[in-house]
Amino acid sequence: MQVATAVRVPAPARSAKVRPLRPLLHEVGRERVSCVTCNLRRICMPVDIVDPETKALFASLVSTRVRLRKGEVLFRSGEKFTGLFAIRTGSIKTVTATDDGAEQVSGYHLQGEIVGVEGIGNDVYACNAVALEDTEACTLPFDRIETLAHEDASFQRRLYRLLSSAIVRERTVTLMVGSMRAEQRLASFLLDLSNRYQARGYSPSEFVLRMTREEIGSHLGLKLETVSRLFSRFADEGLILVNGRVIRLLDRLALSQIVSAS
Amino acid sequence: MQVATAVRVPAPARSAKVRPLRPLLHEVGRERVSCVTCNLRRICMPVDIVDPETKALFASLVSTRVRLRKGEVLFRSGEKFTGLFAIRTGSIKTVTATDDGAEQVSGYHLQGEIVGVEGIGNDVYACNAVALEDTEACTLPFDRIETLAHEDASFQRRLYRLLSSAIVRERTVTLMVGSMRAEQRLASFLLDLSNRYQARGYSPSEFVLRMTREEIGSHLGLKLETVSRLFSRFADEGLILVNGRVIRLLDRLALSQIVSAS
DNA sequence: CGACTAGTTGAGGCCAGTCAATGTTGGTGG
DNA sequence: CCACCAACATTGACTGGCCTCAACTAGTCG
Repeated sequence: MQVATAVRVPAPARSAKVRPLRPLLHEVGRERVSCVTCNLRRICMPVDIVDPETKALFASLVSTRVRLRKGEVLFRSGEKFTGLFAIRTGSIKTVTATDDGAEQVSGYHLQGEIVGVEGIGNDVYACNAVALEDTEACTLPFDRIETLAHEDASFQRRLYRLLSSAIVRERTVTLMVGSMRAEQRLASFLLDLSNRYQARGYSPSEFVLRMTREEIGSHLGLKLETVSRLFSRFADEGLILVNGRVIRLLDRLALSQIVSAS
Repeated sequence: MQVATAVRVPAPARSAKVRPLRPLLHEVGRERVSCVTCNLRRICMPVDIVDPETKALFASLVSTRVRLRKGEVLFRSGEKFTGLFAIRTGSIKTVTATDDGAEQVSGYHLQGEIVGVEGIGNDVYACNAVALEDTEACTLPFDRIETLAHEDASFQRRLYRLLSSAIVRERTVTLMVGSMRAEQRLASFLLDLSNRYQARGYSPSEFVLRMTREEIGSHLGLKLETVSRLFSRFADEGLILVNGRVIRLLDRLALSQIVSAS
């Protein structure tokens, strides 16, 4: 209910000058920002940028960075599409709503991931993107993306891949929600997170969930009580350790067996 | 179970020369094929192609057409991505499978729609596309799409739109499957079909389902018995008329109220 | 005709939702 | 520092919607 509208008021002292259009976003001032030197490059924009020409192009891709506090909104559904955002630190949930008022957490995005892709062709964003913790994101203005894509074929490919991967990912979620039992969905969710943390160089067996039980449930098509019960049951069965939002996976094999069971 | 593997043997007399790589597909021989003169253009490729230069480009977009009989496969998951397909007549279901053997009908595509988009960035198709009836599809080889997109900005935009719309559509399905009750899902499915048929100039209130109850159920995350029961119940309540796969919507307002209920 | 597929309908069971009580945590102000 | 409150989380009891199993019908094809 209050998920999408939970825009906490930013600390007033933090930023003196408040922009009229995006009062909630704090631009990270003069800080030098470039994909070329970014250490998330291999996850975020895995294009070969040794070529000096490409390098020059890439240097102009990111204009500014934006800083969000927990609960603040990066973009809203229906807002004019201005570009993509790459998460540098922190994490973001995307919330999709229907006309009927139904609302669902459609995505949980970590460091190095790019959000906003569903807005590319339609001129408007199609979901709300909300910071789950203090988060920094690079802005990738769409005109620059277009230019770069037009001038560099490998980047163009990368952009296509970004979009089609999003389709495949959505489809996987649909399949999971549509054909799996609750325990399978949660196990699948945990293993997916584990893989993504591992790909980022973090421990695949211990991580902190940035979402509430209710948000996880919404994402998986379950109720919060069901999520809570399943965490407890997995813990009882020795598959995981649960300490609030800190999760340790003890038996990933067993979890994957649950996913593929019957 | 037999959904994806139900490749009926094509009539042997129909096509004398059998291609080695795609023995199941019948190319439509010398027939003149061009987007420029196609009467599905406004649905399929709504770009302005009055400009003579664009016209020339478009003339080269579609190379051949392919003819499928009911049950034949247009492309398979894992197969190398060669391009997109535009459905000229007939209809196609896309079936997505997980590693665990779980399988789900992920899409139901009508005349004028384009399938294969999820393969664009990944070099392989990510689902099986199966003809639900005798179907003709235009092949849009990816190299030509790339060329055209590079040379014509409005087509590039159209391509982005195609991809992002697919994301949004998938997300809608996820939301439906994840947060709606069975009757809401079926009502939503029927209304969606109604709208799409209307957009194609067909009756929005009477159409023929090309999928079995089981396939519909799979698409909506339900069992076939549930789908059947709901059809009967909607019919009892005077909302629809059911005669096998022929559906007539009697009260679309009531159906949309079911969708948005609670 | 027999075999098969698709669809309908009924009976019963189970998984997950609902409602409710209680515990835990983190932030705020006195 | 502690009391207090709100948000988050856990657990129990119960309900109900959908699944499962099963029987039966209708249509199709060889």
